[in-house]
Amino acid sequence: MSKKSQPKRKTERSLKHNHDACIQTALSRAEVRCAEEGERFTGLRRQVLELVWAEHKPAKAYDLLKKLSDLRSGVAPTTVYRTLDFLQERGLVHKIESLNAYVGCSQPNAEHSGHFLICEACSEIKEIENSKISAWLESAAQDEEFKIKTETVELSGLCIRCQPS
Amino acid sequence: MSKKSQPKRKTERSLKHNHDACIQTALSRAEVRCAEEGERFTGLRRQVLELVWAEHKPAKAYDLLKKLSDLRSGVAPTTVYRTLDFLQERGLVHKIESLNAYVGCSQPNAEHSGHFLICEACSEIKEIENSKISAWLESAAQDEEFKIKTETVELSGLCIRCQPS
DNA sequence: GCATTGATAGTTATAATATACCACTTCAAC
DNA sequence: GTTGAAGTGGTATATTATAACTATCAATGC
Repeated sequence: MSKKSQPKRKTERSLKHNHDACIQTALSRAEVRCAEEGERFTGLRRQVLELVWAEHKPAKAYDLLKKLSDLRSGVAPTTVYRTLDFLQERGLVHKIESLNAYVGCSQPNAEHSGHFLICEACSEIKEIENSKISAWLESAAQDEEFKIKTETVELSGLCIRCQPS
Repeated sequence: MSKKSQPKRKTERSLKHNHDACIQTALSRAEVRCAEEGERFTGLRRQVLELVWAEHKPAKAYDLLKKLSDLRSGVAPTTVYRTLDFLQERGLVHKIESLNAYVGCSQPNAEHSGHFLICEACSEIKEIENSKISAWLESAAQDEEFKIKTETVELSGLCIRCQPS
């Protein structure tokens, strides 16, 4: 599809960005991350990550299982959870605790916990990269002399597109 | 137990405060909250809340079920979940999403979401009453024009007593 | 009092989420 | 090619949560 043939005004699709590119970027980054850590980015791991990234919405383990079953044989819950655990440990996906679901991470990094905005209306999840948040939480924890290891920050509500005007 | 008979130096027990009083306060507040809202604080609801408050540690639904079964008959998962839902809606307990467990709330109030410090070593949970946290998170969400409805903030790590010296 | 009615609680069944455990396969280092 | 560790397959089961229906209770109006 040439650029010329595209209308100037933004369609809903173009507002939503080029998601194929989004997935490809995530897969490339995952490859790099795994290589860095001397881990193998196998076919199974690639397929699961690709399914998680299919949308910017939380993916449930058993839904991934169903989709994965269409791609290969011998898929059991274990397969999915084991692979999700692997991806989580490398910071390639995050678990959304309040939904028991998983989303891809675009800043793969084993260290960070991730902070999320979750739209209750359209289910879209946005990971916010606000370095101040961790600093704020650290300072609040410091008041109690508490040493944070992992942060679960999940803010549910309405994204800009789903707010009544 | 008279004050005179107590040793001056703090024992582990006294460091941990008078937990019976803690529970009684919670139950009284619950009574008031329910009265305010025209809800009945029934025997079942009192028993469940009391069990949740037994420790400052997360209570799992099925553990509550077992304990509740010792107190009354006809207890099924539904019984526990329905009652926890009731208590949650009135802000009397909070669910800890990252643990699938429940803790009592000492500031009963249907509106607030609660922010928690969770010790990975001793399991104790502390709800932090830091009004700045919500303000911070609101401001971070505002950057994305996101309207927060509920906040899940669960900080896992080590409490002061469990940190290596 | 007592009938009505909505809230509360009991009962049974099942859905959804997650882990344990063992066997077989693959891959890479030697 | 052997070997050992990592990865995957396969079966079973544990844990967490909800659905749907029935029975009971308790407040209200009559």
